[in-house]
Amino acid sequence: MTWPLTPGGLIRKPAVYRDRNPDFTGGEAVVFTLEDYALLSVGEGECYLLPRADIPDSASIIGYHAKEDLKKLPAGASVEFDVMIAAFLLNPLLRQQELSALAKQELGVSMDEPGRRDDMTDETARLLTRVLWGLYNRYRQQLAEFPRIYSVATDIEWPLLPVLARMEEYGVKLDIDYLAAMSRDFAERLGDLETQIKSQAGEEFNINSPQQLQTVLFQTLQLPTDNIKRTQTGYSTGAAELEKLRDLHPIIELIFHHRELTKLKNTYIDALPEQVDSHNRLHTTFTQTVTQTGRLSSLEPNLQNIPVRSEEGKAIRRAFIAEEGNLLLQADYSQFELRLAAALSGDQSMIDSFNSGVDIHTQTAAELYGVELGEVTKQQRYNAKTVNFGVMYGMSPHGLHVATGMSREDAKAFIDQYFQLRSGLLEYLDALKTQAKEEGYVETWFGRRRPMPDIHSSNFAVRSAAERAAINMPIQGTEADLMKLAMIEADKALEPDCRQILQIHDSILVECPQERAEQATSSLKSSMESVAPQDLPLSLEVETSSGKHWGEL
DNA sequence: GACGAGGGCCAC
DNA sequence: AAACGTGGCCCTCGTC
Ligand SMILES: Nc1nc2c(ncn2[C@H]2C[C@H](O)[C@@H](COP(=O)(O)OP(=O)(O)OP(=O)(O)O)O2)c(=O)[nH]1
Ligand SMILES: [Mn+2]
Ligand SMILES: [Mn+2]
Repeated sequence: MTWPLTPGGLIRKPAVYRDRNPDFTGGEAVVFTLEDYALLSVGEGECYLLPRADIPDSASIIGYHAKEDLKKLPAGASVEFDVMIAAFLLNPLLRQQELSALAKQELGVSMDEPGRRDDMTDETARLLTRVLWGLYNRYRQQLAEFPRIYSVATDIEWPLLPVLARMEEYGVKLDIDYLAAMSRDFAERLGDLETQIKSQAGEEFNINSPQQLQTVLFQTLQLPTDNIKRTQTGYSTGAAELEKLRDLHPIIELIFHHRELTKLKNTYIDALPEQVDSHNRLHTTFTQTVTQTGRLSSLEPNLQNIPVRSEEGKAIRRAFIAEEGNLLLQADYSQFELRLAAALSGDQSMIDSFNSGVDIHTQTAAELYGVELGEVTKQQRYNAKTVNFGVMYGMSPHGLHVATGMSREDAKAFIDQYFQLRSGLLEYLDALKTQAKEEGYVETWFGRRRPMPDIHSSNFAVRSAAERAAINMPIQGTEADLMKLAMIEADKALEPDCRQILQIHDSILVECPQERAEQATSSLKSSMESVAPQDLPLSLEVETSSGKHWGEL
């Protein structure tokens, strides 16, 4: 039996060997790991089923979802080619990235039970061998037509795989006793809030149900609905709408507080301890094939959205601790996307600001709140961040009004002035829209692409959203590329027993022995600053901090 | 009990 | 008339 796996020809039925090992001491090979053994295929004509440990650590994997293979194979293995990531880089719009879906689409081969990694019959082994070699050959050819995308794969994504695999395995330690105490405290305060809210409402209802809350606010309490945004189900009870009612009824303040506490308790305080291992460590999964810009995402649990901006929320970060004798280090790029926007656009005003040491977030905050630069609070700088990025990426005067509370007129004037002051930035963003329209895609500094089909939509709202996405991607995506390179560098540079444990888009969290903290901080910072392309008109700056727990960083 | 949609909100 | 972008997770509610 032969199956047509490549357009060019047919591939022989591979032989399956179970009781002997191949003459393989390292190099490239198709690998597919199972629970306690692995499929190894050095050439397309044959494959071996052997104990995982028999795969040499100098193996360079050609596989699907190779990060999982790396976790199961001897340390030292690397990745030659990952067909899942290749497929994603070639087409990030792909909804289905399962091996079976790729096999169907690219090779016309149907794999019955997608994702099943147990029960390896000879037939399954042959199928996997054919499909993996087939996809490898297909995607290698396709990537060869787009050398810049190929280089993103070989220089960024594949070297990152072993780094991510180790980060996920190592995990981060959680102080579950601290969170348990916090949970009791929150439960008590929530009880009080519920009592007060229901007494204000004069009736029993579920505060967590936007539908019921809406009835209480706009029917029972007769609060005015002018200016309140409609949803499919009626009136919105989102924060922006409640804000308009804040002065009209004391229940609003209570609802805000209740929302904040339930959010923190349900999403973090109670949920995280349920997910620790026997050493009280949390292990996230970092995805490389989800975001349309090239950022990582983190899931189960998401450790990239741990609260920090509110004091109440930041207390949760104190639960992320270093092991006895260790310290946590954090390094975060300063004003990262603003710097990248300046560099990519060549806007002279922004470049001058950075080269003279201005902190644009702080500057915007001082302007927004009418205070001196030295008097800007953390909270004010956070708000300024939202304003700076919001305006850069297309926020409307109305949106700025909602975000800041300034009048629509002031908001419009602010936006006009923002771009008047930064005309080079405006031209660059405009050129990105043109590029998206003419080429159908936009790309990062390193050549990572995002197709933009909606840029041609006849629907104004859809088209406008695509334009805003198009101006964001090259900047956010370049941030993502640089961060990944920094992680690869840091992995090489960090001292023994110093481990990266989390990546949070433009920052890296490291756990290391106390006595190596200073050295490691310096290595981490240089790694991150070193990835800047050579001829940048400004430098990348990195802020570092260290402590026994995340809350003090 | 699982699933998806909707509303909402945490982070960068 | 409406207009920051990128994510993931929570709850409710209806359905299967
Ligand atoms: N579009 C958009 N991007 C954001 C927003 N918040 C953060 N980002 C992006 C741009 C930032 O440069 C990047 C990293 O976030 P940070 O919180 O570290 O902010 P940034 O580096 O700008 O300032 P920093 O000097 O670190 O305080 O994430 C936002 O509200 N909208
Ligand atoms: Mn930053
Ligand atoms: Mn950051």
